[in-house]
Amino acid sequence: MPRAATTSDVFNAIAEPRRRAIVDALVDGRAHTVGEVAERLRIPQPAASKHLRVLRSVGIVTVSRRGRHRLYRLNAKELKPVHDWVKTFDRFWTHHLSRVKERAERKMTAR
Amino acid sequence: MPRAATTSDVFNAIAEPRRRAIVDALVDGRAHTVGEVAERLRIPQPAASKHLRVLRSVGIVTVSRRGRHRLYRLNAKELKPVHDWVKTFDRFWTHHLSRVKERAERKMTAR
DNA sequence: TTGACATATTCCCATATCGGTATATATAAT
DNA sequence: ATTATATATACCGATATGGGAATATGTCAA
Repeated sequence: MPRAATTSDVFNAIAEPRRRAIVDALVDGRAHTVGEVAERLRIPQPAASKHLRVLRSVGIVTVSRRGRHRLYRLNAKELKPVHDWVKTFDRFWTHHLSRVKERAERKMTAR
Repeated sequence: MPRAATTSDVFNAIAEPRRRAIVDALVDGRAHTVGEVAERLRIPQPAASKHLRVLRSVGIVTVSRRGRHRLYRLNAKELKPVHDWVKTFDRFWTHHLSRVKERAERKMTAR
């Protein structure tokens, strides 16, 4: 069986580079139309719609209507699980720990 | 065309839950055999081998041989790009939101 | 050498995924 | 009402994916 659906798993949803680009494009916190996103990423409108749909299905973006436009907004809180997971490894590239502390941490996580 | 290959993109490699579980299992920094990983995740040996191969191809794990065993070790540095990317959004949940923004967000997610 | 053990690889199958194109839906404008 | 605009959806084709089962490879032990 394939992996968990992109439409239900945040990690999977952001595995697609264009979707990360969309998230990046929405980081200003403002609402953006599908057309704006499509133009910004230089992808056809249906592609933008589809990617936005995936992001919406996992809650990373929210939609509202205004006239014939759909306004998409970033809902970055949904990325927290990703942050939480990857943060458990940041000590591997952060060198602020003394050697003693390092060993202690290793011991702790070794359980 | 499908998304970028799991074997070349870190985001994609960790989009698979079992592979994240493997990474979690290796966080103690010690070397683990394929058999240990397979047993820990309760998956067949070939599955463990295959997932480890993917993780290896993107550099998240490294291998060494000892006797008839292969020792896999976490190389967590390769997760830094993920951390760096998602960190650009952490202000959305670590910063205290103003009351106005909070209301706005509640409204949006209430839809 | 033979046999046991550890791991990797191959083959097959079912399915999800993405891009493209065409079309449907909805709303605004004339 | 008709037309233009904005977005979503449906369909299709090519391909990657992950699981299972069988097998290959490699290494140690007797």
